[in-house]
Amino acid sequence: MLKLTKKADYGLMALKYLAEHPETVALSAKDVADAYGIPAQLLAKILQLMTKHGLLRSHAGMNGGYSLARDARQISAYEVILAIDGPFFITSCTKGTKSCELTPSCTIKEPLARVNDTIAGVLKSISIQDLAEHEQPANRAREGHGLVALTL
Amino acid sequence: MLKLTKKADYGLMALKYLAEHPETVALSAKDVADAYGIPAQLLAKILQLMTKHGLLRSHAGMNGGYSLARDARQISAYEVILAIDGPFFITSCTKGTKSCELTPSCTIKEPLARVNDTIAGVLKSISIQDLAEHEQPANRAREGHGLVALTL
DNA sequence: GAAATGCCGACAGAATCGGTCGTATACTGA
DNA sequence: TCAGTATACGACCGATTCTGTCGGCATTTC
Ligand code: FES
Ligand code: FES
Repeated sequence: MLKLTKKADYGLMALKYLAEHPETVALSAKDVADAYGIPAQLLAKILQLMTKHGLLRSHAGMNGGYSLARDARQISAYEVILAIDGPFFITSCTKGTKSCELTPSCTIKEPLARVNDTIAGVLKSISIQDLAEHEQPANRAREGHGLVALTL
Repeated sequence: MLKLTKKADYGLMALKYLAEHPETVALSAKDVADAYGIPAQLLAKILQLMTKHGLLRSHAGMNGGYSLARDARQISAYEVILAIDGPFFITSCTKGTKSCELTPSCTIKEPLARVNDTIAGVLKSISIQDLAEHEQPANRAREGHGLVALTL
């Protein structure tokens, strides 16, 4: 539990790969799939999803493929996960669309919602760029969002 | 994705319920199940799991049931989730027991492991007591673990 | 000894996930 | 224009996981 789906993982890997190859105009789904050894057709669908959510730009035809729609610094892991797996809540009851049948009795939900927000905040603070440069992250403190406050 | 299983939710609810009724010596699984309208047999198994992990004390026989093994303040949400759903990793590849087949190619895992730790830290900082007292959590800062550092 | 309770394993139904296939569509370049 | 390469999209299926149920047994109280 509390783990990324493989699809989200693939999606992040693909974006990271694109971020690492800024010189190329576009990379096809197959290129990326081959690079990591993941199912090409599955990755294709994932890339399409991200395209639909505005994270990627696609281009059909020969020498077509995908490219980042924005700077790698401006795409957060949160957005990727959101695009691929949809909205997520740590509470099992979705609360947004259709609340759980035992919503009135369960008072667990509310405090956990705050945990949920914290996690979302962490994920939002991570950009594709951060993933691409996997050098030693010892003393990085740029942009000030390296610290997440959790006032429970 | 990234959501608690219903079982973990139930488990937290049950512990919270026990924490709210410190006067009673023990509450049966059925008592708690009825209080929240959750399947009694399922909850029973969950309580047993938590007992096995040392979070609860059980007592068979008439007027038996469960009671907290420790003070509500000393039981973290992390422990509960761990006891019920087992160890969790945000990366889809478990990495501990049997690493994913594409471990060498995937460099996503390592940065995400740090996110994983952060989330675990947040969960560890939340006690059953915190859940039980769902008053306005405006100005609580006790014990100094209300702040989680995330140095990505 | 009977009733209430916890303990444990097996199992079935449902939902979700991972992955494949087929087909339609769009673009490129010769 | 036409062939080739690539995305777009929906249907589908097998595997896994999750949720919940059942049955039998052990333990304690009355
Ligand atoms: S389980 Fe649905 S409100 Fe908590
Ligand atoms: S998917 Fe297994 S190592 Fe990243």
